[in-house]
Amino acid sequence: MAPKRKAAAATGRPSKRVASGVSTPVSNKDSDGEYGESEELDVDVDQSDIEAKHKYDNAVKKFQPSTYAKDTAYPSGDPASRLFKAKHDFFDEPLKPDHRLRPLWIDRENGRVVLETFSPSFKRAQNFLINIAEPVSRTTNMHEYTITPHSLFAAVSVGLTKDDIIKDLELFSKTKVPENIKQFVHQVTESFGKVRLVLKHNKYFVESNDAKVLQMLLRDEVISQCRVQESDELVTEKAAKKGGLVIPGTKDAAGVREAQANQQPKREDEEDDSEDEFGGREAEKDMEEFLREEEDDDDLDQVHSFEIDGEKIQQVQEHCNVKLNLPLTEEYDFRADEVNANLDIDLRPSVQIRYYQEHALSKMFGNGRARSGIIVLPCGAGKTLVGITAACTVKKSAIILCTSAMSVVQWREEFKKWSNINPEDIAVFTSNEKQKLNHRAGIVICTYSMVSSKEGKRAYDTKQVMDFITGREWGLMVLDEVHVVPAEMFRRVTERVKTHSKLGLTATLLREDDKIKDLNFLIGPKLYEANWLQLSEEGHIARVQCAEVWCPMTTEFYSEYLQAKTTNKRSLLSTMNPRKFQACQFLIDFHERRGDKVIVFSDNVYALEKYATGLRKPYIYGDTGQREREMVLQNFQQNDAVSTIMLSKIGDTSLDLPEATCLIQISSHYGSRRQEAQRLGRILRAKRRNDEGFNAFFYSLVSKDTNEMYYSSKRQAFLVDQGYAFKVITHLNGIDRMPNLAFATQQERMTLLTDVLLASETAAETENIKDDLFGDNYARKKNKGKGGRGGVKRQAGTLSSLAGGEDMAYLEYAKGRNKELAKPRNAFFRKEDRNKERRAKANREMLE
DNA sequence: CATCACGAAA
DNA sequence: ACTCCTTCGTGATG
Repeated sequence: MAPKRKAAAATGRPSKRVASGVSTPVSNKDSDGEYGESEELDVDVDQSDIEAKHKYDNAVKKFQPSTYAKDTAYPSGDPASRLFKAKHDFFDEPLKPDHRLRPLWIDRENGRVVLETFSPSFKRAQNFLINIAEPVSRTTNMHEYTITPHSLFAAVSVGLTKDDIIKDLELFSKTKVPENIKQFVHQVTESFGKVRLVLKHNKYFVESNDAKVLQMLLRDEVISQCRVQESDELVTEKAAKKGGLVIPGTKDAAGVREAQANQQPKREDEEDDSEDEFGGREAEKDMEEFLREEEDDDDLDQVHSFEIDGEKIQQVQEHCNVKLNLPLTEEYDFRADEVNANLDIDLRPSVQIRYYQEHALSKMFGNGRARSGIIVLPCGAGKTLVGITAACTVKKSAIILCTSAMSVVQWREEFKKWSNINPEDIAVFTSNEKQKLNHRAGIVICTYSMVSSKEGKRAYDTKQVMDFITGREWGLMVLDEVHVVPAEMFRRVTERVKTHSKLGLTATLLREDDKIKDLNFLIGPKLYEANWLQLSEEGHIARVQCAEVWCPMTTEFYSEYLQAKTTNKRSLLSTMNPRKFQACQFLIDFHERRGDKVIVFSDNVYALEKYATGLRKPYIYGDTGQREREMVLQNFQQNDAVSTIMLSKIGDTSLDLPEATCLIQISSHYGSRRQEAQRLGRILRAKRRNDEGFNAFFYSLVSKDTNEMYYSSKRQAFLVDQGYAFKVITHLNGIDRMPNLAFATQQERMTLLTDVLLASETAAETENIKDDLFGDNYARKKNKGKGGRGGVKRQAGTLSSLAGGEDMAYLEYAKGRNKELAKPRNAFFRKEDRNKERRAKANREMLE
């Protein structure tokens, strides 16, 4: 322990008393088992340690290349320390004389690139790197990227040439760009992005600037079979230019409107005096420059194409991708499309999109056509608006696919809010609502399952609408939350719906399996990815304090934990750990006093109910009826007396609660990084994010010395890579003095323990029953009879079947609790005002 | 037409 | 390395 303490001190961080009541002894989460019980349990050390990352960051500030590589002061758990342990021959390269101005280190071994964020040319380098490399990790002072074939493909498909790439690599690199990296770029870009799939006048063309490539393709057996033979020659024409296309909601668009109003040409330099309110001016300029360069290139070029059979597109795409390693870029020349009716839609004049949204859209519409691809933005950063703006740019029929019926409705509302579309031109298509379009063009919003579920057993009107969707041509397809839907589903969707362009939207291109790669050729390359940390610094998404709270197991629980055979039982025991319960109680109380709105997440329904009823908080889970859900949510949003709600997995997606400012996790699913990110996303859009000194809070409650520790660190990996620092809290100061602390006596804890054991055994038994003839239905009906209606049904087989009487009692209670909320109270806005100042102050103190 | 049970899928 | 929760669409019911 001693060396680590020293390491923390060496960073020069002053040790401060944390006045908030949350104090954090020195801790290091890598050292798992080494923890001396006595050291962190009761001792209240006035020292905070914000994870290995910060030590690393501080060290980097004063770094010298020579000492950098051999610095071993940092524990192996550092997000980036692995970079410096392996052999690093790029340090042997002579540095360029002005290397201090250049922010890039390039590793010739693996195409890995490290970017210094404190460099003067950081922003430009970052814009460049986002185009050509995959972000691996972006911490405060150091960003890490990898150059992969795929990232290069994405680069080429947004219009960069290999010379651009190598030129800029050389520009930003501290050393000479290694020869093998150059060759790698050459090789890969040689084949990538050269060939495009274009839908023009209702016909599919394979198009390229390089006639030789097309001739090569035509010699291929599979491709030539898919060709529509009219003549042996390629069609050659002048390449399209960007000229004149403006994306709605941008300054350009405003300029054009103005110009039209005044009948005067827009002055080129008029923007110079208008400061960008989002601080992204520089990034924007780079982009404009980049676009201009690209136009120049296009001027010189001609395009060649040959037509292919519309029926065989998938075949051609797959063949080009897998066999020829020559992925087709999909582009839609929507302005030249006279076959499909135009849709009267535009952004409302007052709407201005943010710079990064514009940035993302420039990638999509960079050459005046709509490129298919994926845009990655954090939750709350306005993905919906990006989708809507894309629809407003294309101005053709568009189909929006969502994961749930709820977000379908949300999308419709957003369309009405941001655009001037005639509400009649929006049709919603879900199981309970089947609208039809009256005009030739319109927007259809529906769920994935509606479009992708198997044919056959369909209701009559469902089939009607499906026929409508499959029977026509769409200009744009927006795929919301692309990461949650499996590749197979996309395949079916893209097979059925004929669309000219596809836009995938997501917050995280992350899955625990490897299916995400399929998206690249089913939808397109990643066009843009925003930097979370940058967005939160700029106030577009909330600033978040993340903390992991370590709760020791009580002796009774721990000995049962050690004896437990099934993982199920183990996880239940660690979730139901009384100390964790107390920590949860304390944190809720603490944040409610500060005026925060708190959401507590639990994956385990049994634990959810126990916590919720024990702490007297309303809660929602899968079986909760629709009306009750709305009631609870509405109260959370409007009723000042309800500051905390508890949610199961239901809250992970599709619930939009901008009121929430604090989030507590008591149990979570294994190592799902996506879930963690999504939950964090719940509070990123906090309404009050722009208040002075405002912070959102994200707590993970972890039972010490259990599996939760392992999973928790796995789950955090993503957020740490995005630049979030996790504070480790081992003792909540003041918790001992808290009145009415739950499970304070041995007696209570034992009762809880027997309850938990009973529940886990019952769950196991039900599993067995399930194998029997009675099956799941048996358990369901049994619970049904007892619980009755009101949506407070019991999960099959937990507790309820054995602990009858008690169960009934708290059922009644739970019903009553939620009923109480029915009449919302008013006059709560006043209180919020009073809280504001206090919160800002408390926030400052809370923060180191 | 609002609500519930069922089966499927992930 | 490990299991469940949830959600959706459909059809039945008063």
